[in-house]
Amino acid sequence: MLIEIDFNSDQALYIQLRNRIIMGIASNELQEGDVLPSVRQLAESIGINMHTVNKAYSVLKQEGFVKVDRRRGAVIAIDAARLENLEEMRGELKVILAKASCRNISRQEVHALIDEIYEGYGGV
Amino acid sequence: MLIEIDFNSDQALYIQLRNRIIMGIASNELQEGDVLPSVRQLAESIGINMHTVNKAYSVLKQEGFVKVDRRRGAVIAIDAARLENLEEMRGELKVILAKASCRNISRQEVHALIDEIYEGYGGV
DNA sequence: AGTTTGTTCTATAAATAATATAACAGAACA
DNA sequence: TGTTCTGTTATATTATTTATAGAACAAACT
Repeated sequence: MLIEIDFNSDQALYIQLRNRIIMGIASNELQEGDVLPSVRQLAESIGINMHTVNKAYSVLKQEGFVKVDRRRGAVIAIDAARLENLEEMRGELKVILAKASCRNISRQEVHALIDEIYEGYGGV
Repeated sequence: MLIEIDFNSDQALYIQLRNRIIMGIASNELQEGDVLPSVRQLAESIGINMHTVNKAYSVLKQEGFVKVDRRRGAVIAIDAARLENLEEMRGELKVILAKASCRNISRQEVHALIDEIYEGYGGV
């Protein structure tokens, strides 16, 4: 999977990395059981520090997207049974939709955008 | 309008403040022309520093949610003509929906959540 | 035996966030 | 006119976060 990092972004590198991997899982570029590059490999190929990648992997582990196998490294393993999810998502959507509403972006437009994005994620 | 701040949140205080005000506008608690408390007043009532409130107001000004009148202070004035909006929203939604998709939250559930939230924002 | 894995520790530099104190010009008001 | 309030600006300090670096560890694979 191709991982691009924007060094001019105001987002932390490890957050960008985490986001890319989560989106990779959603879009099926990464599947259950797939092995992520080692922290050293990925750091090398992107051109950032090992510890930055390690932090991204740690966050992904804590959020339930990967498990770490001593022998194989970081493996995609999704813990779908996370109850906080809906509430967490509600909080994030509240802000985004508030901005949309202020800017006269209609509910229909948002629904269309949702469908378009979900299309790229399996489509369920 | 009631503004609550979570001091235990990992979100910066000025971001929380900004978010609350944007949500206040979306939910019509704040309307075009309404005057926000002065930076000193609001800081006092919340129990934070004046500069933190000032930063929130500055961000809101730059994002096109308030204008600052020398005499009256910060006034709600929405600049709806911001073209970056949809693209900005797409980027944010991509991550949120990726997480949702990974956790088997269906497109229908997301649509329902959108409707529920939009309900509180005028409903258009 | 040697390599690679994630992990941990210590350390440093830069950026960000929050606080504090002070001062300024413009406007409102008595 | 003098006082008060407005956002704004400047300087400074502290704490936290982010990213880097080098070193070392046990576990597992070749």
